[in-house]
Amino acid sequence: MARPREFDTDDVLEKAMQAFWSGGYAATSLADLIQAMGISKSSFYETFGSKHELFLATIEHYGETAAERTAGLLENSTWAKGAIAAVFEFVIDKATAEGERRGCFINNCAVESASHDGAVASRVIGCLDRLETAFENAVSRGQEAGDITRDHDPKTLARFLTSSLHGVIVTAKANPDKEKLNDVVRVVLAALD
Amino acid sequence: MARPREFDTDDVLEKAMQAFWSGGYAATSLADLIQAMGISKSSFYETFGSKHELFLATIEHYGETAAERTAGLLENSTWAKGAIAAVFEFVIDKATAEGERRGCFINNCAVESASHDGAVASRVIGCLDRLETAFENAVSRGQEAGDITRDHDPKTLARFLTSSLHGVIVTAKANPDKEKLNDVVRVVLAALD
DNA sequence: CCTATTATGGACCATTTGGTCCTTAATTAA
DNA sequence: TTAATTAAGGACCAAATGGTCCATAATAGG
Repeated sequence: MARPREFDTDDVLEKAMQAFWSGGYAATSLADLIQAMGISKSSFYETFGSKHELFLATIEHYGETAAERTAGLLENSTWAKGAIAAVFEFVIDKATAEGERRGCFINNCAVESASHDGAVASRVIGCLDRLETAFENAVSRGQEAGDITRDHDPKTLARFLTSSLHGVIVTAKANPDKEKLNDVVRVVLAALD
Repeated sequence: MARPREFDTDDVLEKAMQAFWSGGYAATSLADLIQAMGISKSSFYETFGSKHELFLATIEHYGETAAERTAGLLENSTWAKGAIAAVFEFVIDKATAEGERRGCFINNCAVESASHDGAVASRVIGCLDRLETAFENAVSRGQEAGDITRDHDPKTLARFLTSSLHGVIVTAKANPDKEKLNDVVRVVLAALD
């Protein structure tokens, strides 16, 4: 019935997210975005409306892909406590790897925008609640397996773990010192014993 | 010998820091800055050189004032463990108060700029190391008092506490839910027992 | 094949960006 | 009082900002 799009929406959304992830919202210009996405300005506005709407869409995209992947990892593991440890190890590995250290997209969004942009905040909260739920699920299974302390209930420990993950990510952004990060994670995981 | 300045450098530096604290580096324009600082553009460039140099100066200013104040609180306390708890309580109170929730200036700088701006990173690290040292000092005293576990050495626990503080701050930025934050801090402090 | 519909490229726009520069004002040592 | 020196106001600038618009290209249904 009409000319079809020459690009895949999810595909360019992923590229836009990568651009925001690297540069943050304010510092990523429209020129940066359309170059990263590989589409023209008119296609951009036609498809996404505005820079801000695109930003919101990338956060939702993150929730449907990366956040869901991590949550799945925690929920489908056979050894819950090992899966929790693996998530922290993964974060340390990425944070101390060569090249760009971009931290976590959601973490960046929370710090840069959540407090003065309600639309961002609600989407960020959505992603974080999903992660918290996955942690809670894993903690429950760990407690049943006798692996994880019953000194705190699963929700409390899940909140602690989500917060600790933020802590590790910010610590790594300031200073990607593996020794420091390992120290932190050692205490975090010991708190589960 | 010449016309004296009509403003106090530290005074306008403090105001500039507040502006960056509220808006972040990229999103705070020169117009925003000179308005907040109450000086003219020429005085601005004469005194601070550029937006970027001013930014670095505000981080150093933070280190000499706010960071030093918190460190002193930890180091001059009679009850080390209580002082540690008080720092976390203070952060939660500020994060859940009415009005602007700006988080921690150093935390914001770390997330927005540290990974792609070495000059920012080194100054941020300086502030964080100061805090870590203060925590380490407090932990040592707590261990001597029999208040704090000896399962981990003071440096390890200090790193854990510094990271946990980051975690609480980011968690609060995304969602200033006091219940959640209290859960997190309860586990953090329990890890010291 | 043609027409209705949608995608694309790129010209265009007002505003804002960080930054320079020159003139004028204020101050103090001589 | 004057000369030297520095502060401040604000005009000015090129470049970049987010965003609009229109002419053209491509496609599918009739």
